[in-house]
This record gives sequence, C-alpha cells and structure tokens, in this order.
Amino acid sequence: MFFHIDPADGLAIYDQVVRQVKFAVARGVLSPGELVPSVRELARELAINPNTVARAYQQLQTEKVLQSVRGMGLQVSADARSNCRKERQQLIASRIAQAIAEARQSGLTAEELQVIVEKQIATEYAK
Amino acid sequence: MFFHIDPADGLAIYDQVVRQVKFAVARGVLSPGELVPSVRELARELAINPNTVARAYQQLQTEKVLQSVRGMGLQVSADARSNCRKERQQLIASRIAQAIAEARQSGLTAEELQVIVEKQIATEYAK
Amino acid sequence: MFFHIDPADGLAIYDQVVRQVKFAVARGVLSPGELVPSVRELARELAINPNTVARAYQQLQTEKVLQSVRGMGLQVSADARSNCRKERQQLIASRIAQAIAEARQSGLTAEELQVIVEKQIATEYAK
Amino acid sequence: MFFHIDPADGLAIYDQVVRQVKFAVARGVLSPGELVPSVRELARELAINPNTVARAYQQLQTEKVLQSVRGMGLQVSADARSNCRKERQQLIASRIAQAIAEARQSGLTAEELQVIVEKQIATEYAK
DNA sequence: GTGGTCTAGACCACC
DNA sequence: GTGGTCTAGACCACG
Repeated sequence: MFFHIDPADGLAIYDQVVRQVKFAVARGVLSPGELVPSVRELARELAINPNTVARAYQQLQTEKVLQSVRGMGLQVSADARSNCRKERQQLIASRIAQAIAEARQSGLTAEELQVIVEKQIATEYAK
Repeated sequence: MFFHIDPADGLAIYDQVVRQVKFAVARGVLSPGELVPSVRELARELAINPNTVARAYQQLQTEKVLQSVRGMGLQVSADARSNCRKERQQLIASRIAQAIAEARQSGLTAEELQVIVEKQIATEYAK
Repeated sequence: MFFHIDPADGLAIYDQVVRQVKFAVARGVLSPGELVPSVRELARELAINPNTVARAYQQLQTEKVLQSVRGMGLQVSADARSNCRKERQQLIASRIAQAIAEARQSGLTAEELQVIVEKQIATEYAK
Repeated sequence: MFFHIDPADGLAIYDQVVRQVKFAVARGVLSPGELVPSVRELARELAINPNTVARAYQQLQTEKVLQSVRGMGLQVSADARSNCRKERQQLIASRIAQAIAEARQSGLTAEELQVIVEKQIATEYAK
C-alpha cells in the first residue's frame, strides 16, 4: 500500500491518512472514480483502529475528495485530482514555511539554513 | 521579548517555549548565569497560562538548561550554551527532515521541492 | 412508474418503497388483487439493489398489504386499500408533525411557520 | 437545558445536537462569545455518549458556529447568529418541503394537506 | 461485503 | 476542569 503512518510525526493519525490520500490522488496513484481501500481493510494494513480510518474518510468526504457509493465503498471524486494537486503544494509549502520560520527565529542565517536544507533533501532523495 | 508563540504551529505550546528558550541560549540572547523571566511574567507576555510556562521550565531544568537559584528564580546553566548550540542544529534539521520526507512521499521531485523551499526561505528572511 | 426514490430523503430506501407502495394502494394506482412489479423489475426501474426491494416487499407482506400468489408473484391484499388509506393519513401527519415540532423548537412562531408551509405547499403543487 | 433529543427522530443523534445548537444560537438562547455546555456536561444532561456530543461540536466548529478557547471550552463565534438565522429557515423549510413532497406523491390534494398541516400546527403550538 | 452511528473507556495537552 | 484523539466493539442499512 502507498500509505505510511508515523506515530511520532506529531500530526494526528487521522490527519496523516487524510494528507496521504490527498497526495495519492495528486500523484495519480488513486484516480477519480477508483474505490479507495475499505475502512476495515486500510485499518488492518496500517494497524490502526477502523474508527480512525473512518474519521479520515469522513473528513475527505466533507472536503469532496471522496464520495460514497452506497453499499460499495468510497470513490475518488471526479474533480479531486486538480484540487488535490493544488492543495498538495499548499500543504507542503506551509509545513516547510513553519520549519523555516522556526529556523530563522532560532538565529540561523539564511545561508546556514540553506546548507541544512540541501543536505536533508539530498539525504531524503537518496533513500 | 525574544519569543514568539504560534498557536497554529502544530507543536504543543509548552514545547514551543522549551525550544525557544534553547534557541535564545544558543543565540546568546540568554547568557549562562542570567535569570530567565519568571513564570508569571513570561506567561503574561506570551498570553498563555502560567502552568504551561511552568511545565516548559520544568522540562528545561530536567534537561539541565536551566537551574534554580534559591529565592531568585531560574538561571541559565553554565554549560547550556554549547549544548543548546548543538541541539539547535539537530532540532531544526529534524523538523525540516520531517517536512521533506512528507514532501517526497507526496510525489514531489527534488527539483520541485527545491523551488518551494527556496521561495519559502526568501519569503521568511525578507520579513 | 408511480414511485420516486429520493436518496437524499433521509428515510431508508426500503422504507421509501414501503411507504410508496402503501400510497399507491391508497390512491388506487394499485388495486386489490393486482400484481405488483417483480423484485427485479422494480429494482431496475428505481436503479436500486434487488435486495432492497425484496426487503420492502417482505415488510409489506408482514403488514398484510401484499400477499404471495404461488408462481405468480405478489398481489395487493383484498383489504389493503382501506387500511392503506387510514395509514396514509397517519404516516403523512406524523412526518409533518415531526417537522413542525422541530420548527417550533427552533424558535419560529406559528405565524412564521405558517408562511413557510404555505410557500412550500404552493411550490410543490405548482410543479 | 434547551435541547431535546428524540432517538426515534430518524436523524442521527449528533445531527440533532448540531441542529439544536444552531437553533439555540438563532433564537438568541446562546449568544456569540458565550461558552456552550462542555462535552461531558451536555452528554450527561442528554444521557448520550460524550463522543457523540464531541462529534456534533466538531462539526459545529468546521461550520464556524463554534470556536475553541484553549482549556476553557467552546464558544459561539462572533458571526454565528446571523448565519444560524439564515440556516434555520433553510433547515426547517427543506424538512417541511420533503414531507409535503411525500404528501403530494401519496395522492393527497393541496386542500387535504392544508387541513392536516393546520391541525398539526395548532396541536403543536397548543402544547 | 460496505459505510454510518453509537457506546465505553482510555490518554494527552492545556487552563 | 476543558477539548482532542485513539482504541475496541457493537448494531444498522444497503449491495
């Protein structure tokens, strides 16, 4: 499966699921019309409680990323892809902006920060 | 004051206080031997609950950044500066690493991410 | 067909089917002795699952509105019309009573409510 | 307390709570800035599970009717009153419209329906 | 099988 | 004390 939950992320688990579903739609791993894994199945795969998955899916429905097909499951909405693409940029950028704001506030110069960031990007994408 | 609390940061408020005290020590804004603001005073300035400040100070004592001076308050420990300098790098780097890991997981390429990061750094340091 | 299913009605689909069969009998659209559409046919027409229709028909048999004719299907019972007429009043009245009770509870005066109701009746019967 | 839960309403309990909070704000029973009953307190009063109240309150937060005051509770938003007033009309009208649509579909004439409605309004407001 | 709702009880951060 | 989150397990409606 394309999800990975990190209990130490700081973000709530249901929120991690929400973000990752959006990312999967943005990437095209999930396509409009496609059924997402069932609540029970995803819960089993991620080793979390079905209610937690249900909560994430519910939020994704109110945000119109998913829509329910009675008795069949939940389906990616037709216009979800473009919305998720836009939102992905914003979600990532704001999280990075927060980290950068703290870095600056900590007294690091832009140059020192630049070094750290480049090293981290290199490390991450080398995996 | 050298602190800035952001309720929307995602981090717990007491944790933000802990980090910012460490950063202030690393920057030299707070020097070894210097007394930090009292719980009540800092709570008033940051408009947060005194219990939250007390909790942050308690953790800082546990981590030997602060030590109590009977009847005077809390002062920055003698060896706090070098420790805080080291930790600053690590705190900042790990938060950035988390954001970058999510960015990669979301399907962004290193190049797309680089663009976002540079833009955010420029924005932040232009303030 | 004399039925109309509204997925957004709030009522369960099988319950909508039950009510509408009763109403059809009350109106005389379905007469005692007449055969109702088969489960499969009605399911196809309403674009719902045959199980849902079967469940509605089962309840209608339990309530003696329909009775099975071996090898033929389900027919409207002899005494169904008068019973359905009585029940129609009660079903409609109680649903309206519920809506009115909520309206009152919401703080609307009888006059304000009267205005809303008359407007809605006019709108509905103008269709 | 100004709430009343009816398990036989058909509506989900959490939805009944959501609607009634909105109605209370619309009526002025709850004023902007005022703290609503705590999750645990309201759960106790209504004899339902705290999670059910929490779910209702959460939805009210996403709809900007309530906002949280850290450690203090949940407060009615500044602009909630006018929004709730508008929504009350719409919530009531649509529920009534549904009942009326069914009444018409059942074969009742506008006149017969009018009689039923007036009787129900009289009954309800005589309580 | 599916999602939707509800209950029960737990731990956490914050005031 | 407050809300926020998570787990566990139940029942219902629908396919």
